[in-house]
Amino acid sequence: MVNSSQPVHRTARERARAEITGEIVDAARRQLAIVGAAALSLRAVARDLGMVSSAVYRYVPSRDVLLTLLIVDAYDVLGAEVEAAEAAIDRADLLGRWIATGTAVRGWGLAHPHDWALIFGSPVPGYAAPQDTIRPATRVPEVLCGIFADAVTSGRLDTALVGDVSAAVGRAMEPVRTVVPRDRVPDPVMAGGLTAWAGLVGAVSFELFGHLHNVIDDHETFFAEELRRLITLIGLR
Amino acid sequence: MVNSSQPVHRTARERARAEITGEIVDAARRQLAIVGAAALSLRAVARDLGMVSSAVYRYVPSRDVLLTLLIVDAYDVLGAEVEAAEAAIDRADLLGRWIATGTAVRGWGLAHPHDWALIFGSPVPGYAAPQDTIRPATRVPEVLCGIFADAVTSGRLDTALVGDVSAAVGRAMEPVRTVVPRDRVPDPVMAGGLTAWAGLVGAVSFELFGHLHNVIDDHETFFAEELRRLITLIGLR
DNA sequence: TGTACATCAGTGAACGCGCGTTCACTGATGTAC
DNA sequence: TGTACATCAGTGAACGCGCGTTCACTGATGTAC
Repeated sequence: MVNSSQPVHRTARERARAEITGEIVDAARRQLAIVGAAALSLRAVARDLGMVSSAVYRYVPSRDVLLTLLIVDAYDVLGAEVEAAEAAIDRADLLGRWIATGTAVRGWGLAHPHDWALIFGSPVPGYAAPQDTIRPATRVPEVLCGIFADAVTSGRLDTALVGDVSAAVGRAMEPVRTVVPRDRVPDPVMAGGLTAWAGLVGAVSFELFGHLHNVIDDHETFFAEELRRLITLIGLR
Repeated sequence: MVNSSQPVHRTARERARAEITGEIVDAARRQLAIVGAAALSLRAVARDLGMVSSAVYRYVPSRDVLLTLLIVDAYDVLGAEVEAAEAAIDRADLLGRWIATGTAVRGWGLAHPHDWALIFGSPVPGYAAPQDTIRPATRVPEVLCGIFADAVTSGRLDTALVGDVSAAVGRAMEPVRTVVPRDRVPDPVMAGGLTAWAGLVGAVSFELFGHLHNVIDDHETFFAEELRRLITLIGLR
């Protein structure tokens, strides 16, 4: 459990309730790490806590809600780690901030492969992500946009490296503009940045899902180089 | 079923056997498209074919083997489509060949999202991919290496765009060198090509797994541009 | 501070379900002579 | 070509399992007066 932004609980009952809900989520994460999201079961979680399976329903109304809690939790842990890693770098060191971000993303993925699969892998069959999931999911992209925006104002982007973007592509990115306006991250940088972000996730997924077997052995070295290559997509070297 | 390279079957029994095995795989693919890999069940496949569940065991010794058949089949269909799309382009049109490849990859993914999830998404829990899976998995990368190799010999790669690659990264790619030697695809192109391939898969996964919700609406336009951007990673424009 | 009642946590049994896999069996199809 | 036997496909019942969820219940904890 990560949400330290919750209000302090007054009564003992409310405190106990929050604590046990937290224990349930923790146990569910342990389960997740063993069997994966598709096989995650309420009964196994209950067993893990020494509860009877029906007792869990006092805290979590259904398996789907438990999955949602796990997803939100995963996004929040990832987001917090990435934010911390990126914040530790000198603001002027744009490349360093990107590398710190990417490295933190991969580090979290390696440490929690099932959480990674949960949020970046195949959707869990029969599960539809509710609204609660959206905000935590934007934490890492938000960090990236901060870097991109600073890169733009720094004037250090090699625009010749990137080239311009057609009007149609500009229009295709309309939805994201309600969150990140054009004057913060202009079209060509946004386009390149999205591709870099997809490339970053793709690279880590390749590694975690076994697609680099018999291809790469020293993943860490290769990934570091990959990060440098990917960020040229926004014109940063 | 795709393997047209199988020998012609002599006896009627052998023919029937092959045919029914094919029907089982087809039914399994239909199931896959509905419920996803994790929930795929032998019993549902049998039901779909009007067989009794135990009869399936005459043809497929276990659920895991059925999954393997599906994976191999998916890789083969994808590989065949991509090979055909790429082969239709003028050999000298390197950018066109890359775009045809990428577009075919995405097209297949859109048409078969569960097959996509099966091979590029989260590993199926409790399932370990056997050897049979390896060769079909290399068909698309093999097409890409063909493009990369031709790009190198064409002399049209902008090496300044890519830069060199450290000795450590060269060493990290040692495993793949047993398949694609350095004089066919040199280190910097191989490194950039792998990142482009990861980026391509990442981009399609983003789209299919819902990570572009509220970000991009015209996926086709955006993806086309993304392909052009990604291939600059090997120095091609 | 003490009692009466309401709220809530946790129990244990049960429902109905679907799963993978095994097994003894029956007929039908092939093969050897 | 015709018979005797071996092989194989498909049946139906069963095993043991785990799942999500509901429900009536018991005690313990909180609240109002």
